[in-house]
Amino acid sequence: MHFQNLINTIKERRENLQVTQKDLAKLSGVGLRTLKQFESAKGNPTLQTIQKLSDALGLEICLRVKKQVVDETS
Amino acid sequence: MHFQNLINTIKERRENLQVTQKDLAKLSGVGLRTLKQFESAKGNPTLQTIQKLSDALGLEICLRVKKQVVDETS
DNA sequence: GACAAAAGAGCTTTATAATGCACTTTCAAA
DNA sequence: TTTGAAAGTGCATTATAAAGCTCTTTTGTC
Repeated sequence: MHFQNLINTIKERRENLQVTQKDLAKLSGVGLRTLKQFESAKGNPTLQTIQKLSDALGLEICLRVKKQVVDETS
Repeated sequence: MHFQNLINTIKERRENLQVTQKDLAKLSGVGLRTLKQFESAKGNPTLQTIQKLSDALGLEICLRVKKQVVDETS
C-alpha cells in the first residue's frame, strides 16, 4: 500500500462515516491544518499522526509480507 | 497494530533475513542513526521512513477496519 | 446567481525527525 | 578472556512536520 493509497483509504473512510475534516481533527487530536495537509497529499506525516487518525476512524495499521512479483517472461 | 508491534515486526523481519542494521540502512536509504533510533523505540518516525524500511524488507503497510470490541457484560 | 459549509492554501512559529560523528555497551566466536 | 562486529547513546546541525491564523476555492442547496 503506497502513500496515495493510505491517504485515499483514510479519506474515504472519513467520508463514508460522514465526518468532516474539522470533526475528525477534533476527534483524533490531530491539528486541522495537519489533516488538510495530509488529505491533499502534501508532506510526510509521522506515524503518530497516522495512528491518531486511524484510531479515530476505527482503522488499524498493519505490516505484512509483500506478495512476490514473479517474472514469467524468461 | 501499535507502535511497538510495528517496531518488532520490522526488527524481527530484519533479523530473520539476517541483515544488519548497517546493511538495512544502506539498502533502504534510511540513515543508520534513524534506524537505530527506530528499533530502540525512540521517537516518532515519518511514514516515508517506515515505507523505505518496509520496502527494503519486502513488507508492506496496510490499513484495515479494526475488529469491533463488543462489550458483552451489559 | 446567492449563500453557507467544507476543503484547501499561504505564511509563520515551534517542536522534533533525520542525520552524521564519536563513543559505549552487548554479545558471540575464537 | 580477548576481541571484533553489531547494537545502542550523546551531542549538534539541518530539514521539515505540526500547528494556528487567515484567506481563497470548491461544492452543494436553495
